Amino acid sequence: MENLRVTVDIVIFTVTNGSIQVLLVKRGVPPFEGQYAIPGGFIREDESLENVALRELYEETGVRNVFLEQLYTFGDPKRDPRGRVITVAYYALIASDKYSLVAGADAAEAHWYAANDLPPLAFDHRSIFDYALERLRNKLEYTTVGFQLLPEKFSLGELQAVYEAILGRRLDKRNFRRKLALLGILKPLREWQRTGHKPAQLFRFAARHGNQEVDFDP
Amino acid sequence: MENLRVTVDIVIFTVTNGSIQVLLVKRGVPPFEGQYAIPGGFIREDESLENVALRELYEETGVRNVFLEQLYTFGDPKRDPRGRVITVAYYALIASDKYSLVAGADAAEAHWYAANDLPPLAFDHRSIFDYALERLRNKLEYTTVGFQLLPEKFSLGELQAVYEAILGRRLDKRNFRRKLALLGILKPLREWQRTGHKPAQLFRFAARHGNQEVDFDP
DNA sequence: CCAAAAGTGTTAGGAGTACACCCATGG
DNA sequence: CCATGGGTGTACTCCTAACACTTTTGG
Repeated sequence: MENLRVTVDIVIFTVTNGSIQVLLVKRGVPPFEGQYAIPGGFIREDESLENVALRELYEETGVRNVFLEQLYTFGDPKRDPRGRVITVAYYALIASDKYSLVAGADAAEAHWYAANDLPPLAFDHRSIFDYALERLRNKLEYTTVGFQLLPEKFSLGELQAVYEAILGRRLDKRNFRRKLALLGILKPLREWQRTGHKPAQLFRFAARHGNQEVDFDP
Repeated sequence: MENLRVTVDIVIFTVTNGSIQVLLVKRGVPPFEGQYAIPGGFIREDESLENVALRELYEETGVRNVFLEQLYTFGDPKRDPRGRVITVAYYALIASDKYSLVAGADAAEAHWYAANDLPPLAFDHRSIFDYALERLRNKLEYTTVGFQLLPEKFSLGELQAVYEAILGRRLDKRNFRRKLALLGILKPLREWQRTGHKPAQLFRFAARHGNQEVDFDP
């Protein structure tokens, strides 16, 4: 087929101060000029889809080695007014201490926006975002992706805050901690965090079998 | 990017005689001439991805209105020796009483093969199949997709056989039935199946809210 | 009468949920 | 001394899993 293009778009999540945030760029050209969009780019010859996502991610945030997973492919013929553009959507999780937004990378400024109060998005990016958040919520329940959003050393309170931010509801502290203890994936450190109150013990994530990174990659 | 093409491939499952089967076509042209492959086709202008899948499905099996779900997009630059071909993979479930293979549709014969004894597959189709089966197994546990593989009226024994065929292990009859009763999604009929042994009562699937068809479709 | 599948309850263990108080620190 | 988050145990419910015998039919 002629006139067919393929892009890779990425929903990039982080959690700061108990609030889940998404990286958006302001479009500088039509269509949807001036509106916000999920970062993305066209694929290059001989570049894998995941690589496009990693490249975009690096260009926007300067971050490598993050959790990245393919989400869904959006191919409605009318999703882009310029013509037939299929997008393979990914989502990524980056730890709050790792990113540093790269200014002017794509001639577009990238900024974080609270996921529960997003501005209107270009194209079908709202659908993509909604699906990404849904997927993240589901994955949180039966995998350990949540740890990808934390620094290497963290307190149980910080961990719980990440879960609560993503799920959008409060969790019971005792039940949360018991479940973690049962999973046996936390390594307690001989370090304590001084925060102005009772110091919190720090932990490190210690997965049994390396299933915390890319989930499926044929 | 030039020279980029997008195909839609479909893993089509059915269950017959307690055995899960996949539809394969024998390739008549290089590359991989003479080898087996998952059915698929190039997308047309102004045709949604799902529509391509539905069209292929209809051409191969003469079936419409089946369960169809997008699986994953495979985009490795070397997956097709002819050039850059990205494939959006779908999987479909069709009831054992519905299909009738259409002969010579694509100048290629389509036949069913037992999923646990597939011949070598062309391209990366083995990966696609593996992922489809994994997804189907997972979905079986927390959705009602299994009913898509049965005729409208079925016995509990037939239903259990479908589950066992997909999961690849035996299930406990009493636990299986209790769980179904608890779900409350089966409508018992005043009909019994005569099979040479004690007759089995027939049931009909009666979902509460129509979530048994397409799972996500933005 | 025999082979084959249908049908049917109970018990034990594990996971999830609800719930309240004392502790250690910085200011 | 007080405000703030850290840290801890118990009881109930529900789901899961293990497990065996009787019934009905066709041949």
